[in-house]
Amino acid sequence: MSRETTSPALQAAEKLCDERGERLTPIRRRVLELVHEADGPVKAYDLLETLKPGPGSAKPPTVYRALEFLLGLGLVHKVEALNAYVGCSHSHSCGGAELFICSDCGSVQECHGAPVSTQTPDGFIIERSVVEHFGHCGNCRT
Amino acid sequence: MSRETTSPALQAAEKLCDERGERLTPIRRRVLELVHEADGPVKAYDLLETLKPGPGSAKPPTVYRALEFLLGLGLVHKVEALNAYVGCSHSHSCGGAELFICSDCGSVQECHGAPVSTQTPDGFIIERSVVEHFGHCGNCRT
DNA sequence: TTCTCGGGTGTAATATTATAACGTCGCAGT
DNA sequence: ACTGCGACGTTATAATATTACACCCGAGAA
Ligand SMILES: [Zn+2]
Ligand SMILES: [Zn+2]
Ligand SMILES: [Zn+2]
Ligand SMILES: [Zn+2]
Repeated sequence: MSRETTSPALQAAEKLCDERGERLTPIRRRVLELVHEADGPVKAYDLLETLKPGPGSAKPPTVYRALEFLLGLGLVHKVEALNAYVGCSHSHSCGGAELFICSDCGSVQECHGAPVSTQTPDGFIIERSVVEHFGHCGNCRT
Repeated sequence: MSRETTSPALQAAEKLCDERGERLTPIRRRVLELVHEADGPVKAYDLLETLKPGPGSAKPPTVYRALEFLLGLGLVHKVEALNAYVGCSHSHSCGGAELFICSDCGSVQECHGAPVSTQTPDGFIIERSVVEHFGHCGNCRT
């Protein structure tokens, strides 16, 4: 029984889908696994490659649809500045994360509940924030 | 003499290039103008369309090179989440802006000197931050 | 049972965004 | 004149993402 256990991320996803009446189909589950297994932000077309050792299936819409679903549930975040995707590192559904991406090792750390903006323009109502910090993580200091 | 004057943005660009020993060539100037004239974030390929009423010139690298130059000088910002570009609304070179983009009217407001992150992970050194807020501006409130 | 309806998926095509590679031109310094 | 370099022109292609339409299957209604 070397790899029988489901990862915490998968378990959380199951639970969340249950609560919301959504279906964590095999494709969606597989994409979620792949995103979490990656050691950094992962590109849609890399997922696609990994996903298709069967000749018939896995065209772009397949993976984009799965990603869209997972993004909607907050199980995955998109790194806008990289056109890449990371698994949410929180066990619960997380709305809008602040990401710290190491340019050296590619690791991503995630915070939330971030009090991001001090000087919101007068009358502006924020609906969604993209906050991505690029730099060097603690491990990659020279 | 209806439109003889150079815009403040252009004047600032001239000055900045002077200081840095860079050349604000006609193409670069034109792209900067177009980005500033637009009433919101503008796409590279829209610039390209606007730029080529002459049959020969204006291929993608032309506009991307100009944008890269202008981004480097801080005269233009990229809206990562839209793959689009906005003119910097500050007269000086501005390193890293916080953008507020109205989803209704497309207007962009810019702040900087932003004390963005409260909970930087231990040891993480931030080099560049992307901060983009989407929502509804004061004018677009119902 | 049979029908129908909707969500999820398969598939082909295409749209959009961005870069690589290489050649040319003109100018500054020698 | 020769050289080097930065900006640009040109072609091609890579990388990212969406549209459109057909199919299947399972839940519930008839
Ligand atoms: Zn998260
Ligand atoms: Zn690192
Ligand atoms: Zn600015
Ligand atoms: Zn507005």
